[in-house]
Amino acid sequence: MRPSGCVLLACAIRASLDENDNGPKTPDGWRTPTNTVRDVARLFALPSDAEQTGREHRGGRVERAEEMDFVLVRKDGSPGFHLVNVIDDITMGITHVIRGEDHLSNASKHVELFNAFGVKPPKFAHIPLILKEEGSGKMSKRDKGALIEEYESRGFLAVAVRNYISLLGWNPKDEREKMDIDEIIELFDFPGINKGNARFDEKKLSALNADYLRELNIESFTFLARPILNKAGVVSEDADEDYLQAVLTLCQPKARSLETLSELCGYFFTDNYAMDEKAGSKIAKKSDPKELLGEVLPILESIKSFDADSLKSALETHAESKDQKVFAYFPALRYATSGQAGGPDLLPMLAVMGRERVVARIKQFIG
RNA sequence: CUCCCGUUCGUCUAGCCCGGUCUAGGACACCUGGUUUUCAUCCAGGCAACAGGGGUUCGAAUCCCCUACGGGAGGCCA
Repeated sequence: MRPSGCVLLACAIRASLDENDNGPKTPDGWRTPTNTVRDVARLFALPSDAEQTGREHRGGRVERAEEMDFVLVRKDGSPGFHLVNVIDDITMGITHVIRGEDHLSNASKHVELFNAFGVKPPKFAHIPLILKEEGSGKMSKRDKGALIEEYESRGFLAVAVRNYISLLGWNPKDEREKMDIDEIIELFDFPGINKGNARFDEKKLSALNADYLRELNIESFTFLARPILNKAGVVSEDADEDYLQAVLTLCQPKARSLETLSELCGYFFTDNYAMDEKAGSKIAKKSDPKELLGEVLPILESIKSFDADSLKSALETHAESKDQKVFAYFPALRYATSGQAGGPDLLPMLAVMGRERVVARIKQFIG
């Protein structure tokens, strides 16, 4: 039996938690022993025992006895982290503590406290930390990637974020990477936890996110994309659902993120789209786009049904008559109507835009 | 300053506990080629790592030691 300040303090705190206790208390409600805080805070060092384990990992345990006294209650009477933490755990009946490796060397302190309170310490396990993407040190609140709100506002999918984060410091030991939360929960185990810290990498997160994004059914995709396009000023609040969905059906397979979606498909919604100069000059090198467009404009204006198949056969017929391949007209058509060199399949794209828009844009382009 | 933990491609990692099957595997990124009207899709290929040194051993990424580097905790933050 080794009397200690910790035990004394534990009694004092217990008393202070008891409403019927009328003993002397500090102004802020703490009952204090007559010793100075410093004396009370003194702790004894116990030899380590099995409970002082650091991590349940490959049978490796960290056994470490606390050797230095540490502060329980500050000079101003407020309780320190270690004390608060342990009391909280005891109050909530915590049995297992899984937390970051930054607490590895705190664990022995906490074990001592549990012992002092006469409570069986919980099992401790520690997981590696996530390091900042750039620079040194662990990731903390202010660092890039640390805020869930940031993922939300940038349109990252929750499944992707969860999936990515779960892979930092743990993996299922097979080649599997893409896992939903149920699969992760099923597969998670302590031996799968890595020893070393992991560095956050947004590129990998983005890749996962893009994967999930393309898997979404069009209704979900539209539901998620709408507010983002709204916010970007690309689409108005009352935008037509059918048109929006038709556009997104074409753009989803090309989408890399919701964040960049407005750049990808903005021209579907505004006539004020930017012209990619580089793409323009590249196209102009081969042939005169205005001339080509002049040829097909009447066809587009007069074609009976403005759908992809009809457009295809009409344009093909025309191309043959000019002894050209139909594809010769594609780059100019795309550039005039979207300002870009790439995008969804051209014909379906024109069909979705509709005759009015397409014809107007080509006229505008020809000047 | 003290104590603790870690170190495999640029990054996340498999392999390490139970040495040989590792000319070290996968993924992201990057590069090349193919497909495609285009493209941020898709397919194929490529680049690229066992921190350094010693030891044990027939044999070490794998076991032991040292060094270096990284990370964490403690000196009344949580």
